[in-house]
Amino acid sequence: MSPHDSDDGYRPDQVEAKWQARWAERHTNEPDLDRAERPFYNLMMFPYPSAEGLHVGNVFAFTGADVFGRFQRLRGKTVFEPMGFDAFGIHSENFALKMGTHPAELIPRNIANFRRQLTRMGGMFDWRHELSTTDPAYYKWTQWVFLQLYHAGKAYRKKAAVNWCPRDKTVLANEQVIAGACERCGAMVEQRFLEQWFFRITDYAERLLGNLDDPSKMDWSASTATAQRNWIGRSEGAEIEFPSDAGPIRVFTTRPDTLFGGTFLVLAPEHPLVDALTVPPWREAMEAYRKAIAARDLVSRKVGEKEKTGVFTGSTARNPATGQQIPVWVADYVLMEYGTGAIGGVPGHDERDFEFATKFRLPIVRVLAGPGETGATPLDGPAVDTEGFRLVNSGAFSELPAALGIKAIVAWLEREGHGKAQVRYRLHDWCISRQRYWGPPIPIIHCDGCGPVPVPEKDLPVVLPVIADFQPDDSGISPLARHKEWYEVACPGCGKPAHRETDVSDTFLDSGWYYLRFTSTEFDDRPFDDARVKRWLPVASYIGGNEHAVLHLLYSRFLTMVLHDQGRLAFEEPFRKFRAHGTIVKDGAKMSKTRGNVVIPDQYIARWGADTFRTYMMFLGPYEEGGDFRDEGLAGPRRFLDKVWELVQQCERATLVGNELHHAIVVKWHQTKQRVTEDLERLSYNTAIAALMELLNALRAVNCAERKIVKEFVIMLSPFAPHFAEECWERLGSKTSVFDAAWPSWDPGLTEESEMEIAVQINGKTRSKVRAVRGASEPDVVAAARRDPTVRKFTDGKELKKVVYVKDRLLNLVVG
RNA sequence: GCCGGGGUGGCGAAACUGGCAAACGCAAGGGACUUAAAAUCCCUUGGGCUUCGGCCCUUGGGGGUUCGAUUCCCCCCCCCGGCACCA
Repeated sequence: MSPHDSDDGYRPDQVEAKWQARWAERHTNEPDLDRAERPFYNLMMFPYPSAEGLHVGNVFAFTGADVFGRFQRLRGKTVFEPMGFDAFGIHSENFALKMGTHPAELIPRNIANFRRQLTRMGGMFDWRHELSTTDPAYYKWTQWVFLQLYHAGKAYRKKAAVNWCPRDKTVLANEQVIAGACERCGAMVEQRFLEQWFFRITDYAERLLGNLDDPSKMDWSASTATAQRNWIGRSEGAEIEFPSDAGPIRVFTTRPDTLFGGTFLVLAPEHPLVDALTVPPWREAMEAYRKAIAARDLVSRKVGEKEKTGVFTGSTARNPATGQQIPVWVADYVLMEYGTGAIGGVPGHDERDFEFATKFRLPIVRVLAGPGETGATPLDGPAVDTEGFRLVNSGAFSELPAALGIKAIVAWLEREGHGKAQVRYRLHDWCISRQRYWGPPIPIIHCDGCGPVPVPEKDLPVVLPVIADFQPDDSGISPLARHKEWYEVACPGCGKPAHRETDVSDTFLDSGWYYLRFTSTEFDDRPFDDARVKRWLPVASYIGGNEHAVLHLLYSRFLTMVLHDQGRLAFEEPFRKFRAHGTIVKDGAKMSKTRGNVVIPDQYIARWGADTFRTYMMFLGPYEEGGDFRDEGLAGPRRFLDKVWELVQQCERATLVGNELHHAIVVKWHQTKQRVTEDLERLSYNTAIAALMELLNALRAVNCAERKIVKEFVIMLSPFAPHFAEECWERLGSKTSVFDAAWPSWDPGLTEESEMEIAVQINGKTRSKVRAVRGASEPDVVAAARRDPTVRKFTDGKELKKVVYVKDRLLNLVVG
């Protein structure tokens, strides 16, 4: 008979149902938010409640975060672990359209399913503070956040070239365009000119960047911080003016040292000076070129063939350094959205300019030379990698090392009024307008007399009407505009007929502040309660995927900074600690429906139980790297739990546990406590579980079921297998939750054996081992080694040249 | 092209600041128990030699530093993720 089937065998389904019910009854996971003395806000990225239900990626992420939260709780913190749903957005809306069901009907169903699954996996969630971004009680405050930005002058409207997804029929943020395609649906993104709402995130570029290097504010996964740094894309350089007949042409460059090599200028096709600069013989060609570029979608412009194209304007501008008149061209390799939309062509030292100059037969001048080269050395290609180079053919600046040349030329430009040092960012302002239905309406009313007027706060929320006809169209106007009873409204300023803003806001605005709301869900008169926020924020630990490194995680930081600057928040960084978890693959391959290798958590939990599933997920690889999910692997953790169960039973039965403990067991026990604690602190879950397995194996080997050890074992296991641990804990005689127990401490004096085995190497190769008391001195160990027959075989008759001794570990005898 | 993260047994992996490579688990093989199977328990398991004492090789490849390198340095190859004409 299997121990699974025997009466006292471990029955995950029963145990898990019992403890989930009991946690709910006892309010085990509901901390007192107003009185917690050692608050620990344990946050994980709230999911989008898809119809498919919880994905393994979610379960992996949440389990890892939950393990950490439970560990903190056992260490005496009051842990707040909220959960909510990011339910607005295009993905929900598209799915609803596909199913022919209204999202308002679909979402609650999906949320109920998610809540069930999240409870089933044993998360320590405080459901009293559940939120959904689609709830008017929530998005009322999302709209309020918009208004705060508006009042702070950080929200503005402009007609701009935007990324238009022809399939989703909406504008996308730059962050949502992946290699020229829509992040959601994969359709090629087009360029459109629309009136859009933007947030001035670029005003915060320097702070967003600077705080990344401030450990007092942020302790983030290095990969995430790097991704943000690259995304913000700070470049130091200079803005230089090139006088022309149409006025000065401003150019941004990171390489002012190459100014003397600037033999032409290139403007982006959208540059405002193009018309003024283009003279008759070239007008027709220019018009055709600009039209062709405008018609082209951003994809082929950005990622298509990189063959250079361009048209001459017929005009020239003066290079302020050389005094020469140089031709002004227009080419699409210059982007209007970066820098000034115009560049100085330096073909000698820039690959793209070289290519362009070669194609259009423009002069190529060398202005930098390496050691041993003269300015006369011909170039066979652009000299781009110019470290250790010096300026040549650069008038008074010739012979200066390149780095000094930058400073000298910038100083000269500033002195002569030709330009100035400047810092530019790749980061663009955040476009938050979406011409869709399923989102919070932007709380603005457009009045012919007053212009855009913010909806008064007392009138929030601007409720999203439930309409049957929410299909988007090609007009670039939200479906809401088709609903007059909602659209037409009196102007809050003058009272005359006006109309509502019909765009809804980006979902990333919903998720940009949810961590503030969790603490205060019961208040309907304020977005977040000051006392609560003061106690619980910034977030102590945030765990999530790196796919949000530049989206959610950047926007959240920005919004927090704005609210901080308004005096509404004491901190400017919302997430003190952030860790990115890895990704799970199945049988060595990325999971996908077409491949048919998608892991459905419900099925595994039904078969193995949540505790085994959790333990396996945390064991299968390093948490921050992810790992390979294999069905065969679950057997290991399950056998492990079965053996712990037996151990607990053995402990229950034992009326007399008086056997003295092996010293080796005591050492192993203390070592394990240290290892598990340290491993959990750094999210090294797989090795923490391995350490517990080792201790279990050691106990079984000597048939030891010492009560004190078993109890501490159960505590250390509880973050991974919470229901199982509760059951064991109860059977070991406790009336309270294992999560109210104290995390075990270890005696540093007992984490090492009193006698050590020391590896003896001869010339770096391990040849033997000797035993010595802990902390033995070098001469003692050398003496012991020299008595060892194997060692003597290698050393006898040879001269001992050197001795390397690593205390308690290794002795290396170098002989020759 | 640039920026991250990787490459270690049949497989997932471990090795913290340079110090006994392969812990822990899976799978496989052998044995015990059983009428039998499952479950469980015990043993073996990086490769190659072996006179059974041991010996040699092995962390993607090549070089280097060091008494000693999976770990540090240089060059190269491959895989995964992100960015991509950003001046």
